[in-house]
Amino acid sequence: MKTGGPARKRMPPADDEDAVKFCSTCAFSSACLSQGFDKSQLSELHVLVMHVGPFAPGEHIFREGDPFNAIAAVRAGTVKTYVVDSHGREQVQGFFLPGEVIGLNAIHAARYPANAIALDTVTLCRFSFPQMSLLATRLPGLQQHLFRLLSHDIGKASLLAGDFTADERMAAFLIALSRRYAARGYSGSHFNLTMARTDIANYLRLASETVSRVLRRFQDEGLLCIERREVQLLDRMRLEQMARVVLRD
Amino acid sequence: MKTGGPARKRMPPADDEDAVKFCSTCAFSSACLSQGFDKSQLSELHVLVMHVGPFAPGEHIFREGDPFNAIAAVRAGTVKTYVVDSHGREQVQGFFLPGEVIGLNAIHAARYPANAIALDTVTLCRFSFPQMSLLATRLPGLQQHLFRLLSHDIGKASLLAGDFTADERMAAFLIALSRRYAARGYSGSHFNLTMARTDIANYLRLASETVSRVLRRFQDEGLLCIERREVQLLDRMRLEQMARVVLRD
DNA sequence: AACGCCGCTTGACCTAGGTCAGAGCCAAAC
DNA sequence: GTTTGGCTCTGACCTAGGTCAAGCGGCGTT
Repeated sequence: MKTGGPARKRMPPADDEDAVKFCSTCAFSSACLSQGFDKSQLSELHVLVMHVGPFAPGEHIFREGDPFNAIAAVRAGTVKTYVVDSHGREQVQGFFLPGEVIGLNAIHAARYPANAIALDTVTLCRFSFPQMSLLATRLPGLQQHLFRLLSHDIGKASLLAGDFTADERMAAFLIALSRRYAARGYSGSHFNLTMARTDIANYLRLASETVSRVLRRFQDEGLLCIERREVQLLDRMRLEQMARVVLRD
Repeated sequence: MKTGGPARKRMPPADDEDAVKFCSTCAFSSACLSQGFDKSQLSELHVLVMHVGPFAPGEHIFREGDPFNAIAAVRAGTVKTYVVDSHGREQVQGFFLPGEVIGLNAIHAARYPANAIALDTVTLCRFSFPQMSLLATRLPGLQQHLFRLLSHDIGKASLLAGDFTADERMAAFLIALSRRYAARGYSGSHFNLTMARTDIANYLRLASETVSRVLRRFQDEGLLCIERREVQLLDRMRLEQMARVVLRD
C-alpha cells in the first residue's frame, strides 16, 4: 500500500447555471434523457449534482469504510476500485470508464466496501444519494433507471466468477473494454490501457507474469498488437470467440 | 441437462385474506416491517403478493431467458440458480434459503439471466415487480429497502471472485451457510446440506472430487463431522479463521 | 548524459487442483 | 430380497498457472 499520493485538488464549485450546462454531457444524465426525461425533470436532477475533481493519478476518491452518501458518475479518466486482503494483496474489483457509475454497492451498508483510486486524471459527477432517492419517488423513470443500474451490476460481478482459462479471461477483458470504449464513441479497436499490467492481473485473478505471457502469445498469434499500453485489436472475431464463454453472448 | 422433471403442480390461489395472514411470516414482509412499516402499508404490499408452489425437487421455477416480471422471496426449501456454459457445464450462481430474494439480477434486461430450480420442496412469495416499484414511489421505506437489497447482492457476487484456495472456499461456504441458517432461527452448527456435492463444487468452482477430499480432510482434522448431507460444525473458530479471507469480516 | 526507478518481460521450476478411472453405498423401484 | 442408478469417495496421474529470480527498457531526475 502506497501512502496517499499527491494532495487532493478540487475545482472551485461551479454555480448552478454552470453545473447544468457542464453536466449535460455527463453520462448519467444523458442516460436519463434517453429514458424519456424532459428538460425540467432533468434540471431537477441537476440541482443535486456536484462536480468534483480533478483527481490526480494515484489519488484516492474514497476509501474502504468511508461513510457513503453519494454515488458518482465518471466524467473523465479511469477509476479503479480494490480491496486489500489479509495477506496484503490487492484485489481489483473493477475499472470504471467515463459514463459509468461508482458506489452502487455501498448503499447496502451505508459505507464504501472498497477503495477507489484515480488511474489518470479523473473528474466526477457526484449525486447525493439521499436526495436522489427522494427525487426518485417523484420521478418513476429515475427510480426505474436506478433499479436497472443496480441490477445490472449484480450480473457484472460474475464476469470474474467462473473458472475460466487465462486466455478466456484476457480476451473477455479486452473485448469488454473495447465495447465500453466504443459505446462512448471512442475507437473500439485501438485504445490505451489506462491500468498497469499488475492491475489487470489483480482484476482477472492472474499473476502479472501470466498477463504478460498471454498478451505476448496473443500478439505472436496475430490477434492484437500491443506496445507499452497501446493496444490494437487485429483479429476481433477470434477474440470475441474466446471471450464468448465468459461474456455469455 | 436433464429434461423438465416432474410436472409442475401449483397450490390453488389463496384468497386475499389468507395471503395476508399466510405471508406475515414471509421474510420479505418481515424485513419491511422491521424497516418501520406500519400495518396498513404492509397490507398494501400484501395485495401484490402471490404465493406459488410447492415446487417439487428438480422442478424449474424459471429458466434463462424467460421474461421477467416478478421477484420472489423463498418461503420454504432451497433454490439453486445456474447457467450452462457453451461446453455444457453447469455454473451454479447461488443457493437461496428461506427469506432470501430471487430475481433481482433480472430487472436490468427484463429477462431472467439464469435458471432457477428447486432442490427440495419449495414455496415462494411472488411480487409483481412493476406493481412493487409503483408502490415504492409512495412508500420511500420500500424503495429504500429495494435499493439496499439490490446493493447487497452486488457485493455478494464477489464472494466467488477472489483467487482463494479450495480450503478457504469450502470453509467460507460452510460458515456463510451456517450464518444464514442461524439468522433464520435454525441451528447454525448442525444442519443439512440440501444440495449435492457436485452443486457445491460448481458453485465454488472446484471439481466435485476436490469437495469430497476437502470435506474428508476437514473431518479428519476435527473441524466438522459430516455424514451424507448432514453437517455438524465442531471447530467453528478455525473454520471462521479460514473463511475470513473470503468473507472479509 | 548518466542514473535510478519502476513496470514489464522471460525463463526455470513447482504445486494446487483438475481429470480419469474405478469402486463403494444408499435409496427407491421391482 | 435383488436390481438399478445416482451420488460419493479414493487413488494415480497431469497440467495450467503461480512463484522465484533475473534481466530489460522507458522515463523522469539530476
